[in-house]
Amino acid sequence: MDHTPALDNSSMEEENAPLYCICRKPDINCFMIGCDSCNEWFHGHCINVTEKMAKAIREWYCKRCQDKDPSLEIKYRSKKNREKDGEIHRAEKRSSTPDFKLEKRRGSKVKRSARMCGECEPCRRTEDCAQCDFCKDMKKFGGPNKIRQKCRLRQCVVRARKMLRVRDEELSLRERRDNIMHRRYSDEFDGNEMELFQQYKEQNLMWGSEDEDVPVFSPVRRKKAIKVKHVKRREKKFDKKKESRRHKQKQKHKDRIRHNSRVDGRQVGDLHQCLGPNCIEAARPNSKYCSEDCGMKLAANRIYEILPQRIQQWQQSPCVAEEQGRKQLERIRREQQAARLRLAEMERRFHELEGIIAKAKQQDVQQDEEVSETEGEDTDLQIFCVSCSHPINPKVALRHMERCYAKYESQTSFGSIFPTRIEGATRLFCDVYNPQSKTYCKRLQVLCPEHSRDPKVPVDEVCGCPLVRNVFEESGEFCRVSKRKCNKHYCWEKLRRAEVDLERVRVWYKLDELFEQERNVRTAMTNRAGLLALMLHQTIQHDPLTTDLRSNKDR
DNA sequence: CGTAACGATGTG
DNA sequence: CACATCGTTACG
Repeated sequence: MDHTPALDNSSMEEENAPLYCICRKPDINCFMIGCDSCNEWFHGHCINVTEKMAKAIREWYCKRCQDKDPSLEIKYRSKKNREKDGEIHRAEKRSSTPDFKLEKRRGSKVKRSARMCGECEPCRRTEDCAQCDFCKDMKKFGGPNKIRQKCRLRQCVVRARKMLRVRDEELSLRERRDNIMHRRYSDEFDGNEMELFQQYKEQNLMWGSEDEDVPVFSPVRRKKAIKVKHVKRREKKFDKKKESRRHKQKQKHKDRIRHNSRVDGRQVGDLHQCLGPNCIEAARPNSKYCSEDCGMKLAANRIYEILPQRIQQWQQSPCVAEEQGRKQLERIRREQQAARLRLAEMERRFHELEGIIAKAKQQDVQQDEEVSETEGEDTDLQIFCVSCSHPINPKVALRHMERCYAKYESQTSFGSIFPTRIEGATRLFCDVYNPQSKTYCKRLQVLCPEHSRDPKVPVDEVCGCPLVRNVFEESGEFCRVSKRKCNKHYCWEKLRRAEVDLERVRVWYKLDELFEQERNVRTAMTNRAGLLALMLHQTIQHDPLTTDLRSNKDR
């Protein structure tokens, strides 16, 4: 472990790296060109071919092959194509490893790219699973197309980003196996990881790797992995930020290893002294202490040491939050008071309304002239029902719309899994239990068409709606048309009750909200400056001479 | 650090 | 041109 990883790496390369070119030297991350006959690779500078020149070359043959077979001719791209083919170049450059060219010549059907090795099962797969999150995102599976990623089952096990690969437990097992076989091409193994791996191999110690699979590398494989990366990155601008980040990671890895090695080297990893006060025993395995007792003793000491000082610090300045809390509580109490008053008022109106309704029922039906009065008006006005949109006679519009609405409304459910529990409140929510959805109906009881039907009106019942002058002033008189015939005040009791009940519900909500607020404020106040809080935080009086401006302003 | 989102780019 | 999917970025 004493020699540096860099040295390690290069020395190893010299011994095992594959040799190329006429010079029989390894790839030194310079531009290289491959012979389209023998597939051997050549350093550009050894054969005087620059990268720029190579761009114009379509087929290239080395000297030896050309000598052997004089019919082999280096072929160039036409000038016209060269401009157009810019992208083709890039694609070729990216994948111009010896392997890729071989692959191409063999006519492999599966394409290879930066994110596809072309060999693994996912790469060969052509159908989307339609099950994974990525498939579900696709338009063809009715998704919103927001994620836009390939099917999880089609994510290359070697080159796809790890986060995109299949998550399923069973498949991940298979993935791990595949990974071991194919990891060789991964561009995620750059030089740094390489040297770490080398160290790992030599030391046979494992660091906390992000991936638990152990890649099987031969030096040759590694060489290829680097080359892929090199060629790919060449056209990119040098990214300082990334570079420095990678450097940091490298440093971190190194540190970790140094640490590990030290611990392992001395074989003291599991033999600590107990941290308990004055204790000279050895700590239990996976613990800092020899016993529970020692741990508690140390904790108690810590509290005795720190707490008094913290309390003193805390008391040095007035607590603004405490003051604000008190004000909030006052406000909440005021609002609660107001809400209770309002509730009482609503209950009063509730009873008042029932009284009015009862009184109205006692009225007699006035048979004759009312009918003729209403007939005269509204002749050619046409109205459409808001629910069914059918044209309806204005005279019966109210009645129709009320019934039509009830018809549709009764077809849907509106509930919660909790029954209503409001103490002392009568007739608020419907609360009929629906065993199918296991919910309690949360419509107002008076207007839930799903669970209650309007009662059948007896022939002799009077409408009884209180009549008004100028919309609001009650005249003290009641509509005395037969309830069955009155189109003007259809279901007036129901609507008036609903009006009152709705307001009552609102007040209850308000009270509930205020109660919640009060509880929150109180918890905050009781927890403030508790033992845990004092131990975890401290209040620093930065300048003790300056008075606290906030508390002054508040007072 | 993982995830969601989305512009960019490749492909048929 | 539509679609597939990749790379980057903001965000929590």
